[in-house]
Amino acid sequence: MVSKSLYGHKVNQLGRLLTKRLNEKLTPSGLHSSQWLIILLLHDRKECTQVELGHYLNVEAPTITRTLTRLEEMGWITRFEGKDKREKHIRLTNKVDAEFQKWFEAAVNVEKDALRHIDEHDLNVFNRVLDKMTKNLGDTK
Amino acid sequence: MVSKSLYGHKVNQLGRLLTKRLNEKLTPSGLHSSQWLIILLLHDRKECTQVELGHYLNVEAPTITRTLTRLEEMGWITRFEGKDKREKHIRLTNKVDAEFQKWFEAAVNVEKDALRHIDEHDLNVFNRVLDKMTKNLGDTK
DNA sequence: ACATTATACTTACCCAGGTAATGATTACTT
DNA sequence: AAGTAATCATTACCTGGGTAAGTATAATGT
Repeated sequence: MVSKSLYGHKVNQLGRLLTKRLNEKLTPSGLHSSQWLIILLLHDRKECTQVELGHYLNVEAPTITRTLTRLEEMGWITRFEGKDKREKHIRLTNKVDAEFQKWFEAAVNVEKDALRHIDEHDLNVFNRVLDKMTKNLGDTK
Repeated sequence: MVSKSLYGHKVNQLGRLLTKRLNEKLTPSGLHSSQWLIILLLHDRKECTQVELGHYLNVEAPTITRTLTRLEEMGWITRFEGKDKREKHIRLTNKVDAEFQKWFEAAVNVEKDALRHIDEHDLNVFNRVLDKMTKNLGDTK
């Protein structure tokens, strides 16, 4: 049978489903799940460089650049230079404040929905395995 | 802290890492992980319609169409009509036979690598939670 | 001081997945 | 039998993630 292991497939499928559900709730505001992740991070950190974002999200630099460009065009973030002229510092705009809570609840609800009828012990194991597999594959950054 | 839950992020991250590692091994043959999944399925089923592929992989029709077009251009599959002229039937070409084993081993090795130092019980729980979350999010197709 | 190396970001170009709309064929209804 | 609805595949267009190559600035070595 094909279904003998295929963790890659199953994990990716769940991942797509999670972002799909989140997108359904965010797109009315013109936002996408990846953009939301960046906003969430910036809301916590107040200010970030692009390298920090990429490091945290485990995403390559070009992807960060593109997504930030879109977020900037939409007016959710600003980019400005620091004393190291190579790097760019990112901040949220005030415009975000009015929407943040709504987005946050949407994100929490998707996760709640996904976790229905799963007891805490199993979830802990799930998390542990998730982290271990990620480390095994050399999440070295 | 941001890291309070964010399963969507973590699951997607692991998924990307898995396909990244698989791609590294497949691209020398000009193959990508999603294309490989289709080949693996066709190897088992001998023949499929596009609807069946999409159903099994949980991927929308347009994505299937595009990926199959590429696989056809590369000569790994053939498409032909059945008696229902709406649907197209897919089969692997003989050209695949010479490469299949190599690809299969590459895929198995990536999974083996990911599963290092994870005991069977935890893995079972992981699988159960994975399936449950997928169902919770309405994998209705 | 100058040349070399490293870092941060960007650009161009892949493939993957999603939605919305269209065309063709088949299945249903009455 | 004719008209309507459902199904299958496709096209066009969006975002996301990846690699490879290029540019500008900073850090290092000699």
